[in-house]
Parts: sequence; C-alpha cells; structure tokens
Amino acid sequence: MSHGKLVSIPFVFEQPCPIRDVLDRIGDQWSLLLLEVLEHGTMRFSEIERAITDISKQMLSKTLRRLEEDGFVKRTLYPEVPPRVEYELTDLGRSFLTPMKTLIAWANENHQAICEARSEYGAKNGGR
Amino acid sequence: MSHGKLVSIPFVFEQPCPIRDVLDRIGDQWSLLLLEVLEHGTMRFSEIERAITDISKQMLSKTLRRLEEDGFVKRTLYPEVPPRVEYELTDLGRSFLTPMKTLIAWANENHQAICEARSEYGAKNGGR
DNA sequence: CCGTATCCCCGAGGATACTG
DNA sequence: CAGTATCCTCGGGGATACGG
Repeated sequence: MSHGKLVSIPFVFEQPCPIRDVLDRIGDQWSLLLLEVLEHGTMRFSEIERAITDISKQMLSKTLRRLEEDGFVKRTLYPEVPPRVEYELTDLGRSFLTPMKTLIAWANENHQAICEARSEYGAKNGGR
Repeated sequence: MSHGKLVSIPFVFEQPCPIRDVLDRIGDQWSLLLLEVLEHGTMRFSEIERAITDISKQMLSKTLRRLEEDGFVKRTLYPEVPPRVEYELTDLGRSFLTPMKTLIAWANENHQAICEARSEYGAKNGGR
C-alpha cells in the first residue's frame, strides 16, 4: 500500500472536522431517537416525552435545544396559558434522515453478525 | 404504547436495539477514525498510532479490541521478537464503510449549514 | 405545560509508568 | 514493539425539586 501512504487519509484532520462535529451531536444517547420520532410530524414537548418513556425531562430539553441550535429542529412557542411548544424537523433535519436510515438499515442487517462475532470472541477469550 | 399514532415508531424499543448497539460502539471518539484509516489496508499498531497523532496508546488499544470483538477488524499476531501485530478490516468492517461514507458525505455537505445555524442561534440568544 | 437548577454517579478518555 | 496498570479529570445523564 502506497507508502506515499497517509497523505490521502482524510478530512478527519480538518479543523474543525465536520464528521467529529456531527458525530459529537448525533452520537449521544437521544438525538437519533428524537429525530426518528419527529419524522412522524410536529409534536409537543409532552407528546415526545410520552413517546419515549425512559427519557428524563432534562435530557429531552437539552437534546431538543442542541438539535435546534444545529438547525435540525424548529421550536415554536405558542404563548398561551398554559404554554404550548411544538417541535418539528427543518429541511436540514429531514435531509439527515437519508444517511441516518442507511445507517439504521445496515445496523438491522448486520446486528446478527455482530452478536455472533461477540460471542465467538467471548468463547476464545473466555478462559481467563 | 400504541397511541394509534406512535405505533409505527420503531425498532428503537427492540431489546436489544440494533441501532443502540451499533451506535454505542461506533459513536465513540475513535472508532470511525480507525475504520477510515484501516480502509487503506493492513497496518501495524505503531503505524496507526503515528497516523493518528493525538490518540493515546490506551485508547488505541481499547478501541481496536472492541472493533475486533464486534467483528469489524481482524488482529494478527506474529510471534517474532520484537512482536509484530497487524490489523485489517474484515468483510463486515468493509461493509460498514458504505453507510459510514454516506454519513461522512452528508456531514461534509451540510457542515456549513450547521455552523450557520449555530451562529444564528447564538446571535438570537447572545443577549444573556 | 414546559421547562431549569441542583446533586450525584459513572464511564470515556488523557498522562504516565511499567511489562513481555 | 505492543500493549497493561494506575490515577485522574471531565462531561453525560439520571433523580428530584422548583419556577413561569
């Protein structure tokens, strides 16, 4: 392999690195799940909360705000009493669904293989 | 959970969830970068270390072992003196490059938009 | 209803030193 | 050369209580 070698490696050394930047936001525990849920349309805070039973209000709030900051999600406040807030995907957010679904599809197709690899590895190194 | 509505939501509630499972491994700081680097062929431990200047030996070791566990990477030990160890992608690992590149492409194309969204958000909420 | 503030825990990950 | 072992820090994220 061309020992010109690491010249071609990548973009990962860019400052700031777009992939790191995206991954740091999307790689957390809730972002992908929220995007998936919001794909189905506009939802209120409490609707999302009920949809994802095991998220805390704090993390829901934080994650939504980050997604809003990054332009994935639009937040609309209706100053009624009691207040109503609705969240929906932006165009940018919707455009992200494509790579996301590619990733999800791969995960579904290969989950089995990964599990097998793990137990195989576990078998070989079980004796310690 | 069937609210009529959220019935179609997803797979994220599967136990165990394939996406969570994949993301927990791939969402860390180094895995994607290692896969990217190993795409270029078989490499020794120290070669990888030099390629990614800012990774610690410990994290390199851990991340490689996890990738090996999950069947993304094959590790070959040559019991010479001094020892030589080579790492390369497996078929599973190579198959993952496809969704990964889709994600990377999206990140590159939309990084600008994300940055703009951030500074716009920062502008609106800067006064606090 | 829609959040924020506070406290706390735990694991990712860096730095450094040691081993086969 | 290719790792482990140890120590430490920092931030994600849960639980709970409070505020507009």
